Amino acid sequence: MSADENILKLVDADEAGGEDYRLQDQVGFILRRAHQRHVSIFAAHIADLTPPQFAALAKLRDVGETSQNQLGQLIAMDAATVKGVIDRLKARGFVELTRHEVDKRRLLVSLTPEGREAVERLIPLAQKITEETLSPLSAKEIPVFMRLLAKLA
Amino acid sequence: MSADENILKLVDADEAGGEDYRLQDQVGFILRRAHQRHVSIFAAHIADLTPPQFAALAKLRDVGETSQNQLGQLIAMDAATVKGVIDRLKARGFVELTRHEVDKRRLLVSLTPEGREAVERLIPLAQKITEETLSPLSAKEIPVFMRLLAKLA
DNA sequence: TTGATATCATTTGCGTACGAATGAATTTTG
DNA sequence: CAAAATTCATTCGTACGCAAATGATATCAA
Repeated sequence: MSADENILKLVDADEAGGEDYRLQDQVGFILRRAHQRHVSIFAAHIADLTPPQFAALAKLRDVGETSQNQLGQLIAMDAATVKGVIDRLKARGFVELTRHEVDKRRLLVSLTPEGREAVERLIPLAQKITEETLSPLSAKEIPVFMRLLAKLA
Repeated sequence: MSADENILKLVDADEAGGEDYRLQDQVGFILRRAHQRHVSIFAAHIADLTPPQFAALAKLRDVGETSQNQLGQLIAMDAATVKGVIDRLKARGFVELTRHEVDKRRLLVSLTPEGREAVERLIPLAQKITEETLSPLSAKEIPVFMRLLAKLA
């Protein structure tokens, strides 16, 4: 390397103690990559549904009919995002929407028989997805990681 | 609860051993929420730049001029995503683009003086963001978590 | 009861994120 | 060398994710 290149490299990043920030070591960056990896594993097992769509179906299976808003809180999605997800599930015939009789603001969401059949069928695959996502960790590490991750979320 | 409601609840989710899948306990779901929380903390500290945009600037500071493609690999973004991010940084005057002299397919990205100034100024805030994101964990838990998260990503 | 507030849903706009298709330029290989 | 394969960048289409604005309905309070 020439002296000039050396100078350039110094100017690049090593100015006055700035070199102690490494992007690859920041939680946010790694969290984003871990999430990307999970989504990719998910898609490999369940091609015709996204993780948020599956989350909506799985939660509806747990709680039964709820308002769109309420469902959003249960699966950590804001109102605008939930609407899109539910619209697409409705278009596929997995959920149906009805107005709340008393409170006419509320839009009730519930599983159709097809929707219920789909979740039940997909749950075993979802378990595989969880397993594969955690597979870089040993059996002992998994509960430790899950506990700390839950604290963070 | 009436007997009828009881029956409905059974039909809802507890049919034939299906009750052992809890969405809120799945890595993917918690990973998504942890990521959401981080993005929100980021936005509270750095309002005028997104995490991906900052990642691009921080990486350019590390490696100097690179091709758009190469940069994408370094910050874990596919070509289509990187293009959008770089376009917006260019519109803000933080990066500039030039064609590679020899290999005319490549588009070289580099920081402008304004871009460099911005990263240097933001790095201390980024460190605060990392700190705040990890704040639910104790000092002892942090390295454990980071090690396991890195294995997962 | 009515006027202020709050809640539910929708819409718009912006920014990731990625698969798939396309075209230009380069490299490989027969 | 020339054809085939690869690489880089761009574009299109779809799907989150969220802030902000809007409208309808419901609740609260004076």
